[in-house]
Amino acid sequence: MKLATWNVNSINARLETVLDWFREAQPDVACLQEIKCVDEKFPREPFESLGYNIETHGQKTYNGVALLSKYPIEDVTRGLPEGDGDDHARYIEAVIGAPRPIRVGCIYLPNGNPIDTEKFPYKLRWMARLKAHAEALLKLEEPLALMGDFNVIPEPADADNPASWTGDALFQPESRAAWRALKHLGLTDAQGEVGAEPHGYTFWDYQAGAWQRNHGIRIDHVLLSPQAADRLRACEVHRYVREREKPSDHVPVMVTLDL
DNA sequence: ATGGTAGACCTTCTA
Repeated sequence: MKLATWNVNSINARLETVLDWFREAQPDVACLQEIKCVDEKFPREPFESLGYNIETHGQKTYNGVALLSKYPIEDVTRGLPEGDGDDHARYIEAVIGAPRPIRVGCIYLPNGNPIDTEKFPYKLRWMARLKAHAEALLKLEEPLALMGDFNVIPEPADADNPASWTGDALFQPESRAAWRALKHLGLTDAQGEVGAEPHGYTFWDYQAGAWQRNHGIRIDHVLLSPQAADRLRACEVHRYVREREKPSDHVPVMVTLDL
């Protein structure tokens, strides 16, 4: 079974590009971030025609996440626990009714820039909530994948020019420490396990020719519970999608699990 | 050199 994550930067602006990739890559489950529309404006029909069930957690203009699956989508929840006052649509979770079910959390973690504003503590609070929730989910001892745009560069090797990210929320010591704390609960970073490119970049800014100069960073991640990690067979970054017409600034990351 | 681009949407915010 193939599970993918992709920050599409507007599902409606990206529709043809995303559909092309779905037809080629044939993910069984896809987590999309930054759909940038309310639920009613998600283009359901073309994905349903490809055989997907769809659950969205949308928002006007910003953020928004979606779960698409060729298998039934069950027990859907929207938003992380303890979210009083948090009106950003950044998390949707469900159990995928595959032959062997897997719980999937689709994550669009706050960017957090600039760090001297309220946005950075919001990012860190969100990460603390995610950690608490992951801790609860791991107690279930089930196959679990937490995947999405984490907006964290885990290590210097995950950036083409790490020094240029000094002072950026994506590479702050606090952000990286929170990422490590999440992993240390017992989650496996899929790209580090079996990926041909353990530090392969997943994002290149639109500005200043970042793609042409390969000024990339690795910020889209797949974290697996032990029960899922034991069944990990492959992890690939679909870098080629970045050079197409009207690309997202992120590319898909796809894992193959023996479920 | 504090630039540059993209998307939603209405003038600027977010990334």
